[in-house]
Amino acid sequence: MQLEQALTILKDEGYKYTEKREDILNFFNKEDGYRTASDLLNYLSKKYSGISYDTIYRNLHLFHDLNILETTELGGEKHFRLSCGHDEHHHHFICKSCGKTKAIESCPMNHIRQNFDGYYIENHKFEVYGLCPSCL
Amino acid sequence: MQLEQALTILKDEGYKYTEKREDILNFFNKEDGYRTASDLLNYLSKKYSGISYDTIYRNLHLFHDLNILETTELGGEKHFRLSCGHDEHHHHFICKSCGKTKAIESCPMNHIRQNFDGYYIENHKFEVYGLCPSCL
DNA sequence: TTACAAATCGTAATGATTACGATATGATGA
DNA sequence: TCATCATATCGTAATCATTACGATTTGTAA
Repeated sequence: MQLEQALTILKDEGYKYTEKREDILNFFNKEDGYRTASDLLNYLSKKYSGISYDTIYRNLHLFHDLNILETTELGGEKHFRLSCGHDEHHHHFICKSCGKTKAIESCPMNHIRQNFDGYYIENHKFEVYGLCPSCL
Repeated sequence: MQLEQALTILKDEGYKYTEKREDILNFFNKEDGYRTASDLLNYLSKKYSGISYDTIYRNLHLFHDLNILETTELGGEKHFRLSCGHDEHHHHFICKSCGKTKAIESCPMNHIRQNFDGYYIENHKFEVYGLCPSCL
């Protein structure tokens, strides 16, 4: 996802443009992988010494609600990354060292032979973990 | 997994037999689904009024290390269930309401067309979430 | 420029988990 | 059976991520 695109979404939805929000988006754009709230806090603290948890978490949740950020849970901590912007549903390989991802195009739900008659299927999670070439 | 089998593992590995440990195993046997540490704490508190967090978490981790319990992370909280005892690698449907599971025999790793040359693949997670027939 | 809703700050509360010294208790051998 | 000792448990505090909220600041639109 492009940064302009994200800022346009914010504007269109009636949210204010703030420098912090731009910095948050720049952070995720630069980092290009899954990052935690405290990663973001550390980054923003350099520029804004007294930044509040409220600002961090409120904006992370907002960006997630607006589909600007994707989220997953790794090791008990929520992680965020810029939405891939793929139109098609997909999954990710995630590097345990640097958090960077690689898209997996095929979805396991297409290969399930199990019978789920009588069940309501809401969603699913498929993630592959390991080390990317640069971290190896 | 049978309870006797679990108690045998404990004994063989040189751990002590205690009533609390038996109660913990009975709890997971009875519940038959993913449960949290606080579910277990609530259960054990009925019988042991002053039970310690230390006891809960130490035993959950021990049982997990001994492959007596399987674990997954749901909604930011670790959940535990008795190991299925399936010899074959498999995955689970998990009911969001009652925590009960249904095995999924096929593994998505067998259907991936992606090229992971240069990557080290360590593990993966595939879980399907929804509601089971009794909870619908 | 003003007014107001939205955004942020500062800080405390919450909830899950971990930590640890003190005490109690299974298991083993005499 | 009893003594011993390592293991298990207790009681409680600390830690870490996250949420909450009243007070203050700041974009934005009129």
